[in-house]
Amino acid sequence: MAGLRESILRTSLELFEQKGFHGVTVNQIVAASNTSKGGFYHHFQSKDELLFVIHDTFITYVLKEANAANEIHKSPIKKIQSIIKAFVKVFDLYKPHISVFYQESNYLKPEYEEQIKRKRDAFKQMVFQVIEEGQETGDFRKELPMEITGMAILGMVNWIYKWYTPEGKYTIDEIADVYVDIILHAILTTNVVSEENFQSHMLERPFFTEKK
Amino acid sequence: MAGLRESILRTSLELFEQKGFHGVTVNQIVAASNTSKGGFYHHFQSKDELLFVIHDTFITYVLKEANAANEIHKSPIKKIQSIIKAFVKVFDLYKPHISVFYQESNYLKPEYEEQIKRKRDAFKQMVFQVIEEGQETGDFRKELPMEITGMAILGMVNWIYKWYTPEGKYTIDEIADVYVDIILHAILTTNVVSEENFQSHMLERPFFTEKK
DNA sequence: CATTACAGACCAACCAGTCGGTCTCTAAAG
DNA sequence: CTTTAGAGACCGACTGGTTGGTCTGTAATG
Repeated sequence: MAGLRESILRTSLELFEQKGFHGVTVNQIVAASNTSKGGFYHHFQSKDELLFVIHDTFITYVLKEANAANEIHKSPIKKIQSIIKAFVKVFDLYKPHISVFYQESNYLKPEYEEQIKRKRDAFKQMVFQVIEEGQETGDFRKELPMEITGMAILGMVNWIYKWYTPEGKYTIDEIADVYVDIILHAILTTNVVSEENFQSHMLERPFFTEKK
Repeated sequence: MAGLRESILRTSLELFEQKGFHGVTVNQIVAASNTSKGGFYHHFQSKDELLFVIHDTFITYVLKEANAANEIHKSPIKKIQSIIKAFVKVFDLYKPHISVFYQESNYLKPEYEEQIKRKRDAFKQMVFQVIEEGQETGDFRKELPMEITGMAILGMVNWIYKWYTPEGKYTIDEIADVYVDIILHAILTTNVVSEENFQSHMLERPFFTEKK
């Protein structure tokens, strides 16, 4: 038998994703995890703490990945490319977490909310930062307001949780490629991501273009 | 005194936006609306019906606007432009509705959910349709998978409810302009939305570009 | 034998929804 | 003009079921 704590986390995650945090009772969680109230409250202080743990594992992971992507590269183009790819791929791993995260974040108790908010803001600031850098180096179009552009990108990616399923028509890598392409087309000053630009910007070729 | 029904709708909307559907009790709604349980249940069958009404007024409006935008124009470029603009502007009018809509749509009772889903799908299909048209006419890049592109656009716009506030740095019209610009840059085959293209595609000039 | 891990009966609070009743306004009857 | 009848709007005490959380007991562990 695996650790009970992990088992509770897994099953509750499934339940929350299907029915929402308020649509699932502690008794249901306990039944689905083959344990008892005692078992549950031995590992978690409250139902709210459970919600927090789910939020936290996801956001911590995203922030870590983004930081890594950000540090590896120095060109803003490679940076944003790499962050977006990492970000999109997270949805393959953590889709249930993210669904719960965005649908129930209102209901976090203040003490938990603050911690989550800090990490989320850190991530957002990082994206903003990269956009600003790109505008300064001249790689990104200066006429686009940085905040709006940043939120557009974040929204586009975040929304994936509403529709992505591993059984869908496209793999997560294909989706990531398309998103990178869309965003780069939108913000690069070099308007054509043409054959030459694959070299010049060291862009990876997305799956949906053919080498001629 | 305005109608009690409207008054309940307005106050409950505010409360739901702040605390979420499950964070607000009928008694709180009743107190904030200066009425009583009796008053409430005279106008609404249940708390769930209230949620449905909120969802429905918003989605009905969006669908109507988008249909109008879609019918006025015949060029796919103008169509998508017009739909996006209308869509973005909705957030100025209905932000509380939309917040509740996206955070609590899990909790709609099946009989209500179906109605909402139908309208939402109709809207989505319309966006997909326009993208397909644009690809057929050669205005939009054929290499972009239609579904992914469509969801990217919808996500980008929908996410606005998370951050937009009328008191913010940019007006809703400015945001709409930037979004249209970003999307057109991303999907138009004509890669440069340059001076000539303003004429050729009859694009309106967004607020952040200067005539030279 | 002591600490940790879990079981499950139990409880107090809460909350959507009900129900009998009041008040007001209109309109027909006398 | 007055009285009566009825309908719609609204009130608020009450309830029945539900839910998160507690507490005492017990088995395993080391």
